[in-house]
Amino acid sequence: MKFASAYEPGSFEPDIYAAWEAADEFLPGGKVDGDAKLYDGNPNNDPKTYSIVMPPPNANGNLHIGHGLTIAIEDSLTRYHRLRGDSTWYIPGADHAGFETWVVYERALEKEGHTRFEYSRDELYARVWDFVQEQRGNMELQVRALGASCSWKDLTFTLDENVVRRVYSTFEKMWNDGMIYRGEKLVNFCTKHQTAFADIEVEHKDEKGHLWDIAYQVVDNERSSASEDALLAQRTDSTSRSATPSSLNTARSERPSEIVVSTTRPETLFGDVAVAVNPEDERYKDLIGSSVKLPLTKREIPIIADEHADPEYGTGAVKITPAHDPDDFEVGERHDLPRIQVIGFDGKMLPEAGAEYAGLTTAECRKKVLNDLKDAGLLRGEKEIVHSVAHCYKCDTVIEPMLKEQWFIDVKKLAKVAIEHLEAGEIKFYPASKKQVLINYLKGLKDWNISRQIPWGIAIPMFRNVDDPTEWVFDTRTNLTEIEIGGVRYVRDEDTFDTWFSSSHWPIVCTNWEDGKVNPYYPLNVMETGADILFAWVARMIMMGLYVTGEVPFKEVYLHGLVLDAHGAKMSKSKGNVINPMELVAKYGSDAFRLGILRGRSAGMNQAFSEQSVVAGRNLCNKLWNISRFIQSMVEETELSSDSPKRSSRASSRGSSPVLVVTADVGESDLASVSSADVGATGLDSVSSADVGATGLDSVSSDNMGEDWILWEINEAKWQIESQMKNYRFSEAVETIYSLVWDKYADWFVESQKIYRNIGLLKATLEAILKLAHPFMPFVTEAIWQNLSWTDGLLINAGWPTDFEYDPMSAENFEKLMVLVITARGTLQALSEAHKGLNKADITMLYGNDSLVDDNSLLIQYFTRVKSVISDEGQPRGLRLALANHEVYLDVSSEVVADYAASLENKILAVGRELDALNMRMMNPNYVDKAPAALVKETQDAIAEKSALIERLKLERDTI
RNA sequence: GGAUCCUUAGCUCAGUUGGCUAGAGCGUACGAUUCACAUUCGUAAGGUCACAGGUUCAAGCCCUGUAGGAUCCACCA
Repeated sequence: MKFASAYEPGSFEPDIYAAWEAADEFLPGGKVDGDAKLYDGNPNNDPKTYSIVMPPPNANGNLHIGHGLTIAIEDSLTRYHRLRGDSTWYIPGADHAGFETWVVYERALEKEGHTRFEYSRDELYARVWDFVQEQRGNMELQVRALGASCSWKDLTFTLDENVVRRVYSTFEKMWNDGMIYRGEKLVNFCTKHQTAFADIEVEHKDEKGHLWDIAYQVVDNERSSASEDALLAQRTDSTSRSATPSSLNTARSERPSEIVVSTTRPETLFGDVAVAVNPEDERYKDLIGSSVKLPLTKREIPIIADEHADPEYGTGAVKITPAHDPDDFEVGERHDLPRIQVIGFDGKMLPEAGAEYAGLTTAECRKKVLNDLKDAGLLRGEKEIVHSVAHCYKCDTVIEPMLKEQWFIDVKKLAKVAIEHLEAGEIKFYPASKKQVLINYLKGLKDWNISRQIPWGIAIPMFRNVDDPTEWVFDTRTNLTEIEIGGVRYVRDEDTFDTWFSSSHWPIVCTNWEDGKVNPYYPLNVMETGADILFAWVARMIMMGLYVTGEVPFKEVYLHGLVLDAHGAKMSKSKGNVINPMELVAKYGSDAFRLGILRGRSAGMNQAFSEQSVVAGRNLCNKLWNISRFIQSMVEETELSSDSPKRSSRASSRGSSPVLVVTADVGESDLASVSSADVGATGLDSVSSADVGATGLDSVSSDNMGEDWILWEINEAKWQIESQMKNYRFSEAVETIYSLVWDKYADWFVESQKIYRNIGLLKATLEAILKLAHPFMPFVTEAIWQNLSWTDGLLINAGWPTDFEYDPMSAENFEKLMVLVITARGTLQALSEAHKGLNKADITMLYGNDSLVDDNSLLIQYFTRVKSVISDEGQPRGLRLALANHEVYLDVSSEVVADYAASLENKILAVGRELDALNMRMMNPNYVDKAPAALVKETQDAIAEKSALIERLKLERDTI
């Protein structure tokens, strides 16, 4: 493989991914024979397992930026654990996305001039299935493009047979446990999509509306009680009416003749069955128990007392419409009132609203009702208000609360068990605060409506007795519309399951959990998903996992926040600020996208994202690419030019500086044994920085302390990344890589290797860095690995680096040298700014009796770009570099130094301020008493150091 | 209305049980550069850590309050 000179991710990413896949690297345990899911559970063969599932993207959709983040996070975790040697299983998925897909399909159907009502449910199901199959593959290609190292042969589709089987088995268990019931309840109904929604799927929006006051005429007492009795008599199914006030017959002549109710929905008045007032409300106390005539109708309805009526709101009297308002529904239940449906599922008024109104839309009806009320002189007021209105999250249609028979799960027990396990701390949350949020949610959880009137989904396995509509049987033969059991005919329920009901089984079905079988991959190590579906999904997976398996489905939960646009606004199609991850991948490469999206992101937070951060990521990839190319070229040069294996000298690219080439032959497969301290032990051929002195070779090689330093830095970075990954601090881990590769490896170590070269160490350190970076930037690191002449195999499974051994004293000395260099650079820059025309290439650096400088004069000269670094021969002159704390001078004229004096004075003042602050601290007896001794000592040392620095600076100033 | 979170450099964000002389990327300014990389190198400027109190030897971090913002939940007849 020829190392291309330019970093062009598009040219290698697809090939790299194909190579991983072809080598079966994504299977748990790497290259294993047979079915990974049938893991034998033999403890002797067990590596540590690590399992994670992908929240299934819509099978026929495209990935959005949130998927990009999810995959960047999950795949980084996956690759990290794979490198660590865990048997790692990242399980991909595809979602049938019941409602989402249905909306798309129905739109396509409409375009062809058809409607859903022309087909049976089974026909529709088959058609959508084909539709999805046609579209499918797109999503999977995009997941691949992002580098997800997931086990494709284990891809789970939410309509797969094993999913349906598992869902049916849970449903049956719940049915047998009495947790499933069929109930007529108010459901959130979208009249456009003709389906009900769970509460959580409804979007509430604040909107301007009106509050109308409508007068209901009180009928006289005799008639009132008579009609009340008549009304009650109609309801043969009622057995209890304890809540009816006992003051039913206490009539008073001075009672008001009307009661004015406040409503935002006058059109529902035909469904009114009562008027409620607060029992404490003095204004209406006497009216409780009497009746009013329902305007525009001939009906009479009672006035009841209920806490629901808020005396402060409107007129304090509220009409009760149980069939069209969730609160009223509950009031109706408390008082055992009938439910009269007046709006149809098509959003139009039913005959129950009266002949004049039937067939009108709710909006038309509202208009007419208001007009008619005005004509009748019953409209008493109109006020503009802002109230929140439920909308369909897909088509924005106003949600109608509708009476409908639906399947419900009684969630009390499920929620209780989940809360117990959560409170016992069995699941760790990132961010931690979400645990309590979830517990609070579960505490108030209402029964779960699992019926959806959409053909695209898992059929509810329930059949109704044709002759006895109250009898239902569970049966999995949902491919049949009608079945016969014991001579009795049953017809299938036409509804399908809420997608969350099946997806709550996700960890169970993805890992192929089976009762009684050892499954080292369940519970999952982590569930990573968006914080926005904590309730809808995470909560339900926990409840279902516990119900089905008795265990929590995952040990940790990492929730990511929303990816906002560059200005912190939510991305939306209407705002036109949507960022397409695939466009960024095409433009900058997959690695750049991953680095960019991980950067500046922490658990649970909604954070901005912009192309800029992807550019920064691309630049890092480019940097690593070029470092590697450079090292490869050095390796090639050395191997070509060194017939003598011991060492060879050659002219450097800069001309005059000698380059010492130290070669250490390193077996690439055995990094553990490679360190500067111990390669020397393998023989004279391999010379390392720490032991060359001992071998008696040319003493110049002992200057190579940059090597000890980089080994130390790599160890540090490795340790940091381990801790950051454990704590899900991806952003920081990326920063660590960034700083290691760029600020440390490239800017100091590789630069220093231009002067003193150690090929074995270059190889070993580059390998370690590629491994550390691989989880975050998999493509470029693998491509480099493939390009390097001395590596073999695939990086993806090359293992995590082990610690290097190094000489700490030597590493520390390199840091001193760095300080010296940085100080010299800063001073040189300041000098040339203060004194125009000064060129640092003309300046000589002089040093006194100082072995650090003496030993490293070539390096210092190279890093600072001064003319030369030579001994002052006992005659120091020029400007002393006080900050460097070494006997080092820049040989410049006194005029130049004078020009520089002002900035020197500023420095003295700044250090003086720091010193004052430290002294203040030490003068405080409480501090000396109470602060930890080590800290006090640190302060004392700092004072000593600053004082000395000030002295040096003053000396520097005074010599001017 | 309830809950949770946020407010740190021009922008986007770190800052892990209080020890800070507050960091990074991008941006800005100045300078460098024939060869691994201008997707480069070097240097620098830039902060009353939202505000007001409190606890502590010590507060960006803990406590109380205020203001602004975000998200979620409930609800508005």
